[in-house]
Amino acid sequence: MNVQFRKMKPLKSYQHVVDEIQTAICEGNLKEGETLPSEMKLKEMFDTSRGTIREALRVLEQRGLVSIRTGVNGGARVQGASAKPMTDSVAILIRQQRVTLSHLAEFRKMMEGHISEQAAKKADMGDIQKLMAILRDAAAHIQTKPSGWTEFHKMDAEFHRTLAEIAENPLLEANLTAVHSNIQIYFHQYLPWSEALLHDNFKDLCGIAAAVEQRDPATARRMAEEHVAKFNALMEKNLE
Amino acid sequence: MNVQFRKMKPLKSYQHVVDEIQTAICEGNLKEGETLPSEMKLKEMFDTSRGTIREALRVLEQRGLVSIRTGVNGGARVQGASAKPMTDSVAILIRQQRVTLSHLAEFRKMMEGHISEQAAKKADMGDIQKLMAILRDAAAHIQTKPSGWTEFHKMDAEFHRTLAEIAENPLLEANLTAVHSNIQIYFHQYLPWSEALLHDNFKDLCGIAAAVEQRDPATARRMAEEHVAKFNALMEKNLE
DNA sequence: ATCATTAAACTGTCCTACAGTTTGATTGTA
DNA sequence: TACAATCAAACTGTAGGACAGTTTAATGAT
Repeated sequence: MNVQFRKMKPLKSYQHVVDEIQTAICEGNLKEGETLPSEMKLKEMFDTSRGTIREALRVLEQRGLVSIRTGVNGGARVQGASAKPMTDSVAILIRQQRVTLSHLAEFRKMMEGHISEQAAKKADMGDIQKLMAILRDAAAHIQTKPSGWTEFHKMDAEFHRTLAEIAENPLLEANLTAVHSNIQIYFHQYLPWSEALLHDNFKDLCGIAAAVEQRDPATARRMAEEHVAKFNALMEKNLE
Repeated sequence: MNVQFRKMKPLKSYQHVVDEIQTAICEGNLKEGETLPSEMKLKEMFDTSRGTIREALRVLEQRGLVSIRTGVNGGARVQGASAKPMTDSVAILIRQQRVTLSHLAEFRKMMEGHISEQAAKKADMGDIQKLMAILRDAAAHIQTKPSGWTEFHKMDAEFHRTLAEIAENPLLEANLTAVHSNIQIYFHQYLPWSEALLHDNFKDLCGIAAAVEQRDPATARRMAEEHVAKFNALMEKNLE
């Protein structure tokens, strides 16, 4: 006996529907943006009941593979890459209090360091111009009025996401997005945002971008790690 | 206008049920292992239809918060921490061919390096004894007959998981589990397993354990990274 | 032309009924 | 008494029908 047999269990029919559609999406037979047939038609195609189809669609929706809209021309639209399921699972770990801010920050520091290092190794002219464009955009939103701050934070997130894109690892990109979305709540709650802090943040980004531009992986990593560590220390201080 | 208002959309009722139960689980009002009321009772408690309850349960099941069994005394049991949703989302990225073996390996190398480093900093006597016990167990399964190899691989995974546990970051632990489960298919398919390779693997683990025991974070990190890199190189070679 | 109205195509919810699955109790048998 | 087979009960899984709610696009009035 070198093999382990799996217990023979008749597949639940909604699971069959899930598998079938998920495969079609992953193989590319259903492309991003395309709309699946209506529940009525699917019900006939799979020869099941509408309830079964709906349970299957709920599962696919949870997995971020489709998004469902009501009304005419509504239905299940195929979604492209989505970090949603990952973001959700991290969120649950946090709500269960298994994962704390320190855990998030440690994980983020590790990733941002690695990403910046890789980006410094792989970035081409176009990539660097993208980064610079984001920085210019961000600079425009540093102002005394808090009304522009939200925009700045968006640019900040975009900068980090672009670095991950340059590092060319979608797995890192998805995880970074998940961590960012979840850490954001803490950002707004525990950081004493001011024009000065915005400037500080901006300067850090410029430093990382410069290191990437000069193809200096070690510096890029160090600066990214320090950036994350600095802001986390600030938060931990205000957390008490 | 400093705030962004969200569009007023009446919450779908299955979503309400999901939120309610998820909150109860996360707050600890529903404890691990506990069984939720039957669909009939839930239907009455929430004053909805059974279909709605079932859609909600499908969502909770997808999120790894409950597992559902049929038959008497069946129903939805509250699950403890589960890396399932994370494993699933990684699996989807792979099936969509957005994430390759190289991506997985890079991510794994980063994590294993970091984890071993942290473990070397944080391990106490008990932790080190745990590691040694696993290694002893693993050694017993290195044999010429391939029948014991499956056991060895289990021990190998357990060793890495324990390191993550020692590093005290559940987020890293969950991600490592997700990557491991997904990379395993490649392991069996593209690695030329033999007694010699098993020994090689085993020796790497011993090296990491020794570095952790001697509280040598730098060495622990280096050895873990080399270990992952070595086996990945082997796979990449056989992938062509 | 532009705006309000309406019809159509969908998803969301509720109901009822019955089939399939698992467990624990009950009954029959050595 | 022990133990196996049988059965009933408590569940989830599936089917089908009805109607309410939502969104888009065509239609019509001004």
